[in-house]
Amino acid sequence: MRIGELAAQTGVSVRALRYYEEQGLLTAARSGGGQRHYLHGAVDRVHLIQTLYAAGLASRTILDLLPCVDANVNTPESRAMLRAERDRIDQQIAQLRQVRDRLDAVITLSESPASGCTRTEVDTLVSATVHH
Amino acid sequence: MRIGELAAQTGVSVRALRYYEEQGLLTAARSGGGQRHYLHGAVDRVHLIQTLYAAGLASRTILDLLPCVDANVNTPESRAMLRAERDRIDQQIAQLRQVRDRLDAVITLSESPASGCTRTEVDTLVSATVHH
DNA sequence: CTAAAACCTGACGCTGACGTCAGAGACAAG
DNA sequence: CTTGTCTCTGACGTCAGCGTCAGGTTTTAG
Repeated sequence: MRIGELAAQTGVSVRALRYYEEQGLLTAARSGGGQRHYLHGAVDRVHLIQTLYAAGLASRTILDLLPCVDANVNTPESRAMLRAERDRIDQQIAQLRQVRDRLDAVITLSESPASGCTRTEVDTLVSATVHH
Repeated sequence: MRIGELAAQTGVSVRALRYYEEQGLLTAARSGGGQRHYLHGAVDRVHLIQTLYAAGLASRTILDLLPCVDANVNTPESRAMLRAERDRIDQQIAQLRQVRDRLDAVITLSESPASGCTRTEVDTLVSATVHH
């Protein structure tokens, strides 16, 4: 499978795939002329990388995590890193929930059938900002 | 309250505060000499902005949302935007949970007292990648 | 009144994850 | 063998959210 087809099957750009390789996240065999050839499993690999990127992880972090996920690396350091990353994500989730709940409150107010959206009610909401 | 004190009280840099103003997220009165002066409520305002930034919202999105949150804007369009943004955040939370659960699984495996971390078990995990 | 501290407006720098263009080689089809 | 499509390696462009430096003004402390 060459790079164009992998791009088509995963939905990411050719440029992105080359970038992943440059970052050490994805490897490819080369044909005589220097063209990249991927195994079928590369599709899942790319999806995994995309999922991690979507969760806000940086290339470097993904590079550190991948060996633990698929190469069976299991040292005290790797375990610590995994836990640290998980905790970071937990915090991020908490942050997002906070914002979502604020938005929900505003939505509920703005949809209240009485349209009873008084200044006071809104001010209360606004000053209810939770400080980290 | 001048910009330095606001920065100190909120923990964000002076540069960031000027940037928020440039983006239309924060307004300030000006003294004769052109210096910014903030009301006490600006502290909460900045915290709100920071919370929204931390949730991954872009300046433009925040600029669109703020009037709905504090200026009592309530049109069909504004409600739709609020719901859209909330749904986007819900999806982001789901994404993050997915990644966290994957990490948790790897952590659990690597910590299993039997250290029974065989190739087969790991491969199973890897191929369990969930596609968007 | 003066010196120090804080503030002002540009404007360029930085980082990450690619987009995009240039110029040249690789490869399947006819 | 040629044409068209795909791919290759640089290398520069982009965008957001600031950091940082320059050169000048305002405010405050003494």
